[in-house]
Amino acid sequence: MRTALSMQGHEAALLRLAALTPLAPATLSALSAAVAQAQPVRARRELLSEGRAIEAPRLLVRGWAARVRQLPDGRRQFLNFLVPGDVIGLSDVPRALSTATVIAVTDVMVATPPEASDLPDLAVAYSLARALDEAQLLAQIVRLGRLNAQERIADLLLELYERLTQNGLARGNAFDVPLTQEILADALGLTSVHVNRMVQQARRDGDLQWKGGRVTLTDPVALAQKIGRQPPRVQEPAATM
Amino acid sequence: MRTALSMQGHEAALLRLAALTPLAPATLSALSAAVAQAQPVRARRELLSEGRAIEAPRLLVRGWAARVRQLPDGRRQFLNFLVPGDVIGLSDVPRALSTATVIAVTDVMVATPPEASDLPDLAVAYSLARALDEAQLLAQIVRLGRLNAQERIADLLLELYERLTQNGLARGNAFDVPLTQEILADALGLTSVHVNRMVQQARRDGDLQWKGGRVTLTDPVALAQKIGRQPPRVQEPAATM
DNA sequence: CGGAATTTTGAAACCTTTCAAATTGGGTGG
DNA sequence: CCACCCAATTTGAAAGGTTTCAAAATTCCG
Repeated sequence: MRTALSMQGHEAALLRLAALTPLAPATLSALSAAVAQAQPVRARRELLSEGRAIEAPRLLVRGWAARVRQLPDGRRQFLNFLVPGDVIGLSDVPRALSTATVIAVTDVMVATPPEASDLPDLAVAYSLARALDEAQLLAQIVRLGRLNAQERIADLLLELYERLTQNGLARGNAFDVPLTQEILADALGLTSVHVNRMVQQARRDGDLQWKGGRVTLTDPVALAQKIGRQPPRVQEPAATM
Repeated sequence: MRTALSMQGHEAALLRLAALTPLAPATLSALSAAVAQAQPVRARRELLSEGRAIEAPRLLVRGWAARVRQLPDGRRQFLNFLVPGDVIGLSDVPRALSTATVIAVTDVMVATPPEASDLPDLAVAYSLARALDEAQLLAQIVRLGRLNAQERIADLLLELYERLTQNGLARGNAFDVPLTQEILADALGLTSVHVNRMVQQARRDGDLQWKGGRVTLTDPVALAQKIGRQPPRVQEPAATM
């Protein structure tokens, strides 16, 4: 019998997938079984390598990961961050190659999720996960292309806040963000120096607190309004008969 | 009987899809039949609206389109460009909503492509199309996040060159680019003024010619090398035998 | 041919980067 | 529990790339 603590750590991934679409008991138990087999991977290790074959999808159970691309001259760009409940390497292409490297940002736990072939509800969940992932990529493009430094930071934090809230990893308006300002800079197309200055300004503006890897948004709704952010919607709610 | 000219216009889309994966004669004729029914849509019209339901996928047969997002304050960001052979609104999410607006950049012809359910090869083609589309989004993120203005322009033009070459719309190193510098700016996260200056510089550097909507790359290979570009690969080549 | 859209030019302002160096924070060993 | 070290954050000043605001020149199209 697992402890309450380890249960909680694993719950996030299940919570997230179940939030996407209603899951049958059989599906949930298949997922639980998979999650129970999760393996640890150290921070900085690669979970997937750009240009290499994608073996099987992995479910991120605990910790943070990220998709990254490295340029020949050393510049790097984080494409998006992955949090518990996110699935890595979902692809229906035969002999698919990874189009980006996925690295563990923190120590993580990853599991091999069940095949969706016999679980229609899980297939839907995977579809939705992919669609949301794509929507987040579009949001990232807009961030980099049309938002200034302050807006980029606020917008990304809001996205993370929304995602972590969904899987129960935010408490109130606070959540852990295990990212250095340098990683943040490489995600936001800025330098770490400038990220630092802009985070300080956000603090001065009273928009947030950020200490020891934990962020508290003063007023997420007001902040979203301030920068004109709207959360992604990929599916019409089911008709209520 | 169609004229050679109109044939050529329609061939691009078929050529592109067939380039993704080998297509059976039955699939090709289903596609041809669909393409023959293509409907015209005027430039600037929306083919898909952000937040609205996706009815059915559309195959872009002729002309250019683009995915766009508009910010509340009027700023806009082009997410990617669509050329003949690209499929719009591929999604396996039930009751899917569009996550971006798709507009016709030029006058276009769009068709309703065949369902993939009975044509396994077409299903593979669609998968590959989606995977390539995603790879292009990742490339766009890197462009905006880590390339400077000159590199962004060169990189995007190279991507378009590669794509148009694939479907037979490039002749030699030249191809039509029906984009104003303002649209280009909104795709590259720049201002049209700066795009203008940087295009002029690229001309002075001898990297390209650009007159009347037609671009000629002096030396695509050298240019790709110069900016460290590598084309996306989403699939391992099939084993020989 | 005329008018609108697009491209081009100039100068100044602005946001972000660069380059160092100082400071703080967290983790480890004594 | 303190000393020490490395990573991460913070600060300053100057340089740089990009934007802004106008206005002129050019091209496109009916």
